[in-house]
Amino acid sequence: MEQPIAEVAVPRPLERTFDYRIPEHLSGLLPGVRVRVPFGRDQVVGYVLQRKAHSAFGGKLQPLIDCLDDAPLLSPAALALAHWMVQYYVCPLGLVLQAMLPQRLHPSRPSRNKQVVVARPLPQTLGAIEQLRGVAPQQARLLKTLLGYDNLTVRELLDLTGCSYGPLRGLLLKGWVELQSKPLCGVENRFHERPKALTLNGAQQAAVDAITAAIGRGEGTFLLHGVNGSGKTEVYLNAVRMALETDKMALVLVPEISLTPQLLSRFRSRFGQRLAVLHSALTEAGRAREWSRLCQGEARVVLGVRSASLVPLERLGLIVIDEEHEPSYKQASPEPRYHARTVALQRGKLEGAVVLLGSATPSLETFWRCETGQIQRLSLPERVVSAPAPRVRLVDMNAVHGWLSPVLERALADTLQAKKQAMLLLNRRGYGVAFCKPCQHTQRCPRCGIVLVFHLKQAQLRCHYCNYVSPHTSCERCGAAFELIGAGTQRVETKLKRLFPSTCVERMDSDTVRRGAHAALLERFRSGQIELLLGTQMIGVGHDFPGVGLMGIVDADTLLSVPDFRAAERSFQLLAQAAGRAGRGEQRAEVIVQTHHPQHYIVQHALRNDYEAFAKEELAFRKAHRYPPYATLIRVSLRHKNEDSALQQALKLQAALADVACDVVGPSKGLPFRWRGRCRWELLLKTEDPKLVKPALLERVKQLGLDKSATLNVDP
DNA sequence: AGCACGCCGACT
DNA sequence: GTCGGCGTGCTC
Repeated sequence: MEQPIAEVAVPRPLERTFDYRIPEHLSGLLPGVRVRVPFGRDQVVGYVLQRKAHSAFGGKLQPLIDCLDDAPLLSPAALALAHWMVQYYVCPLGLVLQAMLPQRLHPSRPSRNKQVVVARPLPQTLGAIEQLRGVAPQQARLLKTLLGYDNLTVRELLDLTGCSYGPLRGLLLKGWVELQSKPLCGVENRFHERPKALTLNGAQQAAVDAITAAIGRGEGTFLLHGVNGSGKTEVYLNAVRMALETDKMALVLVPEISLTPQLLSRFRSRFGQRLAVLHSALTEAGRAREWSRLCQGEARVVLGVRSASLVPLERLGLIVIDEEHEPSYKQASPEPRYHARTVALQRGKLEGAVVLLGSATPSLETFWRCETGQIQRLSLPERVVSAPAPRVRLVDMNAVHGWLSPVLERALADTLQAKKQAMLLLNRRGYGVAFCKPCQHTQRCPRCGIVLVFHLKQAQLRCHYCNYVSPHTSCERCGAAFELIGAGTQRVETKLKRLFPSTCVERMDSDTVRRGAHAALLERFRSGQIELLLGTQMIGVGHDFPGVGLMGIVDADTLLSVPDFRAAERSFQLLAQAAGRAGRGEQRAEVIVQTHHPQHYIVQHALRNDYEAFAKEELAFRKAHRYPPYATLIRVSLRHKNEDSALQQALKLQAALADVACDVVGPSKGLPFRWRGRCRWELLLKTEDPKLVKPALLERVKQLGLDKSATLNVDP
């Protein structure tokens, strides 16, 4: 064997790669395959980077154990992307490769038969819905939902409608629906919404034409700027089709699949078996099945969440990022930390793929790229569904006692009376904040210094940052009974249920929603079962709920006061999306924003829906303070069991960075300050020359022996 | 990251 | 006399 040695990256936070002897029976081993190798005392799955004739390693080489793949999973392009990520995000190659590839492959699981619910022929069913409306509303809703989808399992149907089995049994007994046993090869047949024929309007067609031309050239980056309901999805579908027609693959990223069942079903009905779906709720076997469909060339389109941005694909022609401004595209932990939008833009360059970003309220990074000519903007000005723009009202809370203004209360009553739905956005969970009137003391988390929030159900004070629970049930300083001030979702819920006793009020925040239940709750709201939905930003202000007559922002100030340089951007996005929501038919929707700062530029720009004015003003701020997109931020956390040691390490590193061309801000206490028994001190580096600063930083960290305690976080 | 080796305090 | 703390160093 001419090159009997394989260089392997292992999935450990290590810079170095390791050489292994290739045993005789694996002499055909190719770079890009996964191999099982001995590593220390255990075995790990590593990734073959290249073959070589000699190793620089002094010791005795171990042989690799076996090979997991017949063909390489990592193309040269995928390896190039991985190497770029290693440099850009300053993280180990093995961890990047681990994130790009599945942990398993070869599912070859026989498709099992599953019970699916089937509605009787359409005309009869439509009649039945009419018949049932009023007498059995739950049964009517079940039937209505069934009409929208193909191949729903019983579980899925009940989840979607929020019904129990009772109403379904009623329908079965009446013979309106029946259960059939069908082979469901997992995900690919599910949520198969019936296709509707659609023609493109002028702006949509112009966008598709521009993208098509770019796909032909093999380069181009676009922003599809259009409000909700302006038909972005139809442009995506057509752009993907054009990519397929030129024999290329397409990658479509969404913030969270479970929250966009309509988008998923439209892609399914358009691309059928050519679509692979990758999201975080998939089992390892399900993921392997989608992967093998991709490897075998059956699937040509990938619809997925953040992690799908890393999937290696041959002949990638188009990457779509829907709602590109969404923070869920950023992976904070575990390593590799990355931003799917940044990765996608780089992939576009490396692989000759067109990148299409879609949003109603683009991120400032994207807006800036448009301004500087790196991205071409395609606007979709009109709503496809014609509905009047909502009426927006601002309530100055300085003149109001309590958290609920008479204006909002009145509007809620009127909306519910008119049998329309209402949404309330409130960004604070829990009940309220513990304030002691006698000694003017507000209880704070001893670890994080953050104000503690009272939770009614457990009757305890909790830190929303680190989950610390306070042992105190009265003022920790003077022992007096504290007063609960401010409004959290629990308090607002209590009050609303008292004000509107006959209304179905639901609260949606991370305290009430267990993982994966978002979609079901939102579907119940969409179907009208819930009349008043109260929640934190997870209620998905951007989604289209046509039955909503009133959208209330209970406290715009809590959005603005978040200590993060992106807080203003996030606030604008939430307010603008709320103000941009459509009504139904001729009905005008209403938006009410309560704030103590009605003249704040974010509030003013959002309510006028003046994205450009907001973006320009905010960019000036970012430039003045050296924030992205003008500078790169690198946050360095130093963790140590001993608080003072962590601080000393931070100071030592700061001193060592004195000659590096960057601003070093801090050290400051990290949040949460204590995590797994370790304290965190942080440095914030601001630089216009990240290519120079990153290697220098890494070198100093190693020099000072801080590898174990330091974590680097490159933004974005 | 794991996991070993290795050198100093409280216990059968 | 041992058990066990976590500080340094290695994994081809």
